[in-house]
Amino acid sequence: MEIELIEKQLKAVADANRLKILACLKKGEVCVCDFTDVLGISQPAVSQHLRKLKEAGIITERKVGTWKHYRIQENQTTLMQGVIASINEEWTCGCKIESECVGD
Amino acid sequence: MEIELIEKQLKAVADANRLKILACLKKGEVCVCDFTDVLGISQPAVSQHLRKLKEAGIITERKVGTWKHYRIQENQTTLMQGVIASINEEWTCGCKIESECVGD
DNA sequence: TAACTATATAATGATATGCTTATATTATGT
DNA sequence: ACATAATATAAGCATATCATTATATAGTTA
Repeated sequence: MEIELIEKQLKAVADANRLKILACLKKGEVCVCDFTDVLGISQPAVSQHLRKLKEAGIITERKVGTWKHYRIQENQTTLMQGVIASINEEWTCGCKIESECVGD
Repeated sequence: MEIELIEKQLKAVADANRLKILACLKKGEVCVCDFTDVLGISQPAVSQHLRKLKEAGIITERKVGTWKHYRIQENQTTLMQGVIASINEEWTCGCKIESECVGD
């Protein structure tokens, strides 16, 4: 595995808000608007975090009308599988889940 | 596991130079001076990287006369075990090993 | 003690990160 | 077409990160 990809993925997850986002996504699909309440940051800030996770290949998006539902990418790298396994679902602060995670 | 600790450990490893340091340390103990050649950065820069890894509980040091030998901490968190497993030993660029890794 | 070596710390500067507010884009409903 | 809603992008700012050079600390040796 390339050091550049590993570095990119690790940088993507090395942030408390993004770890909380992933904690939510472990439960299923979540739309952007649900994260703003949970994290206590603005909508653009959430959008930027999601982009960083998406560009690292950790999450994917799905369009549902005006909404976008994000979920954890299936076929994850071994590295990210390990990181995701270490994420505690209690960090979600009870974020609302839109639909069950397809990947699990 | 606490989100603060996970974040701290992930930040510590989310850097190409520190991943290369860990790649060296997978082989055994290495002293500070050996890293400066491999990484192509100054001695203080190496020292600061090692401190960050040490403060995250990922590596430990051992004094050998004027030298300090660093090695990967035994009894690692599951998270860091996974990260270290993903590190390719070829990233070391042939750094000199001072002694065999005790932990392995 | 003085000189030398290995490492750590301090100060500084350039770039990256993460937030904000403002604006653009895209889809829905009337 | 127009208003509304959800999300993305742009611009700006405060702070963090990672490098540098200069200096401090600690061990070794003459």
